[in-house]
Parts: sequence; structure tokens; C-alpha cells
Amino acid sequence: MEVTDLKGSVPNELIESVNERGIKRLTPPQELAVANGLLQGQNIVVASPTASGKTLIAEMAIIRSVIGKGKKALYVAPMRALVSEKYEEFKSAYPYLKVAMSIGDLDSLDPWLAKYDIVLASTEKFDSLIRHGVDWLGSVGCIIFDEIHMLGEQGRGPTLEILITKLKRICKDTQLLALSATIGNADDIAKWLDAKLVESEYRPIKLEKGIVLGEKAYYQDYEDELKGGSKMPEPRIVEDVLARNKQIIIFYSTKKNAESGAEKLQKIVAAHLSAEHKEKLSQSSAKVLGALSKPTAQCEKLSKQILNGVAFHHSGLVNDQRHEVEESFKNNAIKVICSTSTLGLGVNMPAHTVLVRDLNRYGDTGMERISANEVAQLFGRAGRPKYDTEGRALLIAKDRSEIMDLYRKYIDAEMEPIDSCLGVLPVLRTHVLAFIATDFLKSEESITNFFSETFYGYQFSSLREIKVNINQILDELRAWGFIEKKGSIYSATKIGARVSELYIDPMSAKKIITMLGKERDDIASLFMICNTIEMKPHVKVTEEAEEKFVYYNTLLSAGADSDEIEDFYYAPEKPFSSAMMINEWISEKGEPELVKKYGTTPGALFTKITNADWLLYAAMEIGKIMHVPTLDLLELRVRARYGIKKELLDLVQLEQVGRVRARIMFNNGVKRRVDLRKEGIGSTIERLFGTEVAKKIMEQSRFG
DNA sequence: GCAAGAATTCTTTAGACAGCATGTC
DNA sequence: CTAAAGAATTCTTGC
Repeated sequence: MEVTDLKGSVPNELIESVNERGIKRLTPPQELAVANGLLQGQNIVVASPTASGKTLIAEMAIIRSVIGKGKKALYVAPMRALVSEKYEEFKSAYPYLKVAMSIGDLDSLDPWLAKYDIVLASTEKFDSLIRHGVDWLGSVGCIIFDEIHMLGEQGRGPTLEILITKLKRICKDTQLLALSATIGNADDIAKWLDAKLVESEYRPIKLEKGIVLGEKAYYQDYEDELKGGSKMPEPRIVEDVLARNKQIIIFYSTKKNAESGAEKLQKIVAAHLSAEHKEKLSQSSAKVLGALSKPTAQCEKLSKQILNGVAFHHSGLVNDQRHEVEESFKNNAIKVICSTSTLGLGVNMPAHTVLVRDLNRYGDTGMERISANEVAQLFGRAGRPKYDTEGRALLIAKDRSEIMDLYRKYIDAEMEPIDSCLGVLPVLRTHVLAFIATDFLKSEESITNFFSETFYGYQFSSLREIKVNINQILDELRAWGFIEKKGSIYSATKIGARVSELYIDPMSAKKIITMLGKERDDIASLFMICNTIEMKPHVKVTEEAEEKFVYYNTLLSAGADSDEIEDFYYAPEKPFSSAMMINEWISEKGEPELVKKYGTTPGALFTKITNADWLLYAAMEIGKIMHVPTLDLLELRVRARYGIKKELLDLVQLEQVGRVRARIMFNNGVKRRVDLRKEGIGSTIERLFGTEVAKKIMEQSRFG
């Protein structure tokens, strides 16, 4: 079907925009979606591979709603990166439409979200918006749920499931569109959503899936000797890729493996770089090294590898570094990326060849084989639509017998079904409180009813297990003072309502409340916020932390939950160690030392600090309602944000002055902002920071 | 006597969402 | 508490 065939059934703006982008034909899944009533408002579930054109299906529904019917469209995705990617796409394709994005720290104006035509947000952010009581949900004509297979994830699946069920209820007469990777039970999801199912294996470019043993790659109908001289499969594959002048992403199961993989492959790749690429690489290398005020060992390692055309990629990198690696790979300068699953999720980062080297990963029950679904997701990165005519996805077999085994499990594979994870997790607590706090559901019965409408309810018609959980949660929330009961009607207390808005776990809030009233020093306050699930996973427990914890034990045990103490695995010295790390951060210890001492990465350090900032804010808000003074927490928050000692608090209020510059000023006799008014200080500042920055700083001396 | 290689023990284990109010080196 | 693979360490072998 040609795009022009859609004339009349779709707003002209869509056809124009699509034409401008040079798209002429619809892909098979797109045709199928249209044939199944996409343009008549039919709910649809699309299950198809990456790059099969799911975005355009969403676009058709969105434009039909916004331009065709004058109703708002919502787009929900599990990752911020995905949300901003789509945001940019829509803004450039339809500059005249009002597009808004709302994700965590990057918020485009919630109060006015009502005015926008298209609203894009992460799952959690949408959930949060509803908790804050947005009033424009009635004017929504279409909702897109991207990557809906996230339903099967233990951690965040339940939130998505509850959000969908909520929106289904609130937004009547709204078209639902769910986009999924290929999974075993897309039909179940479709039935649950009263939707038609569109399933397709279509890919824009061919994907050769094969298994490597020794020096050969075995594909479905043929085998192929890999170019190069190495005997070991991993370097051999890389040599082959380089000989073809292509790029490769290798997926490993751990950060450490990814790093050491990259380390080993450097030698091979370095010999294949052109002068032009070397130039680009040295720029990237420098950027990566300068991402922090002082480079850590990890930064140095990555920076050196990039010089050789290789890079590792995982959550331990700081955002700037991650982007730099991605850009440099897109520019064809970096040839090999050794990655954990980060690159498999979210944004569009294809490579000609993909190798999934590790098929086991540590899980709840020891080493687990990763699912065919996940491998398919990683394989989906193979093939760059604009540059390659085909993509290649490889696994490695240890011996001949493993070839067939891997082939059956991962290549000619049945995709696994995804199951609701709503039954088990403490996320239920958060959501039950939210139901009550927003007056959405007020009785135990209505809550149970709600759960019967979830995917969990669809999959397991018996709600017995979940009923027991709800009952227990209601009792807990009542005991903690977050909700009250009159007759059979529940209502939230003032504090309960605020906790729900703050989007923290009620259990965390309860721990904070218990500790807020106690005598606290900095470390105890930091422990208060670190001893929450929001701050997990924790850093390594240092000996120092272990020793010091003994002294704090009596004070801190007040914040522990009785269930937790009974828990065999309860280890309060873990959050205590995290608290110690942040305490050292606000004592101006450098990043390289911190990262080394606590066995983490720059990336993890900064997410910890950001989360601490958020939780300190939450603790202050809770304090307000409880009438507990929290001035100390405000101070702690500023210090955590900048990583400074008390004595720099005043200086850091200056624009252009952060951790590093404040310290320099302080050590040069400028200890407070008023000191800037002293005679001759201007020249000192200029000497320290140069004319430009000095000017900006000195300008502020007149005020405050 | 010493180094390369084999055997044994030790160690460690993916990712990323949320509040709110503005700006580092 | 689960299990595997890589890293570190010790032991063995061969010259």
C-alpha cells in the first residue's frame, strides 16, 4: 500500500509530513494495522521487530486524534531517552503542533500540559501526573503505550499495568495503541485491551542469524569462514567485522566483562583505523576524560580505549560519556562497543553485526539463561537501515553439540509469553495508597474490582493471592498513619496524601518519619534516606563503615522496620555505607577516591547523589507536615547537590560557582559572598578564573 | 632455578523510573 | 541461597 492511498482516510498534514521524509510505501505491519481499523479508532496491539515501522503506526493514530478529532494524544514509554527521542521526532515532523514532554527532571510545564496536543512522558511520570490530579484526561483521543512488553518486568511492569488499567477506566472512548516487541502471548495482551492484534516478523533489512564455533559461522542454510587469523571466536568475529569495514556491538552479562572485553580487543582494532577517524577518536577520548572534574580510573581506561577505536558502554558511565561513545560510534569512528544491556534498551543504536557473547546472567536463583525474548531484542540492533543491506546477529557455541541447542533456543526460537508481575511486589503498596489518596478507589471491594481489570486479573482469574496482599497493605498503611477508615470507606491522611504525591514508597516514608523525630547528625540523616528502596542498590561495605556502624547502631535501629530486622538478609550496614559515601562527598572528597573506596562507578555515584537530593526533599516535605524542623536537611541537600563542606554554603549561591570554584575562592581568602566587596578582590578572582568568569562573578557582588 | 602453563581458589554478579526549582568546569 | 565465569593465586611441568 502506498502512502498516497491513505488520502481521505487520514489528515492531509500526515501525508505531507510523511512525504517530506521520503516514505512512500507502508510496511506490512503498518498495512495490517490500517486494515484492522487503525484509522477507525480501533484499539490495536502491534507486535513486531525493531524498526518495522511501529512509530508511523503510532503517528497515524496520534495525528488522527489531534488534527482529525481535535483531541489530545498521549505517548507513554518506559525510558526517558525514548521519550525525548520521540519528542524531537514529533517536534520536527509537525512544528505547528504543540508537543510537550514530561520526564523526571526535565519537565515542560505540567500546569499547562492541558494546552498541548501531544503529551509524551515516562510511565512513572504519567502515573505521578494522575496522582497530582490532572484534569485534562477527559479530552484525550488516543493513548500510545510503547514497549508494552515491559509488563513482564518485575521492577516496573506493575506500574505500567496499573497505569494502563487506570487510563482505560478514566479515558472512555479513547483509542488505545500498544506497541510491543515480538512476544509469545501478544494475543493475550490484545484480548485484555479489547484490541485487534497485528503481528509481523517484517524487517526493513535482512537479518542473518548465526552461531559461531571456532573460525566458522553457521547460518540456517550455509556456513561461512570468518575472515582473520585469531583462533578464539570473539577476536575472530571482530577481525571479520573489521575486514568487511563494518562495526559491531558485543553484549556481555556484566560491566566487568564488558570492560575487559574492550580492553582485550583494543590491539586488533587499533590497526584498522584511518587518519580521519583517529582524529575524531582523539577528540572523543579527550571529552570522555574531561567529563568529571578529575578523571577516575574508569574514565582513563575508557578514554584510552576510544583512542584505539573501542569502547565499553554501561550504566557506570556518566551521561556525557555515554552520549559521546554513542555519537562516536554513529560517526563510524569507534568500531567496537562492548556493552551490557544498556544499548539493547531504548534508543536507536544499530550496528552491522551484533554478538551476544554471554547467555547467562546472575539472577534470583543463581545463574539463569537469558530469555529468547531478550536475545531477540539485542539481535534487533543488527543492521543499519541506511548503510547496510543486511545485518548479522551472532552467538558463540562452546562445542559442536551446543550449536543445535542454541539454534533451537535462540535462533529458530519460540518467543516466551510475558506474565503479569502484579502479584508479588511492594509496588502494590504505593499504588494502593495512591488509589485512596486520589479518591479514585475508596473501599477494599472497589480496589479488588480494579485488580480484576488488570492484566493480572486477565491472566489469573483467581484474585485470591492479591486479595490477601491488599488486605495486608491496607492494614499496614493504616498502622503507619497514611490512611483512615470510616465504615468501609478509606481516606488518606494529610501525610498519606503527600507521601503519595512525593512518589516514594510508603515504607520509606514510614522509616523517614520514625527517624525524623530522633536526634540526628549528618551521618544519621543520610542513613535515614539511604535506608530506603529508592537508594538501592547499595555500594560496597567498607571496613570503616562496618566499624563506625557499631557506634551508630542504637540510634539507627530506631529507623529499622520490625519485619526487616526479622529478615534474615537484613543488612543495615549496606545503606550505612552508602550514607558514609555521601558523607564523604559532602566533605569534598574527590570522585576518583570515592569511586575506588566504595567500589562503584562515576555513573552510580551521581545517580546516588541525585536520588539523595530527591529523598532529602521528600524528607523535608514530610517534616513540614509533621511539624518537625528540618533546617539541617535543607543545608544537607545543598551540600549534597554541590558536594561541599558547610563553609562553602554561602559561596555556592553565586552563579558560575560550584564545588571546585568555591573551594578555590575559599582557599584564596574569599570565604563569603560579602568578601567580594573587599578592595582588590576583583583582580584575585580574575587571576583564578579568567576575565569572562570573573566578570560574571563580580557582577553578583553588588547584590545579596 | 625459573618461567610458562595448568589447576585451584576467590570473588563477583544489568538496567533506570520518580519531586521540585534553576544553572557547573 | 542459588551458579558460573573471570581474576587471582598457587601448583606443576619442562627446560
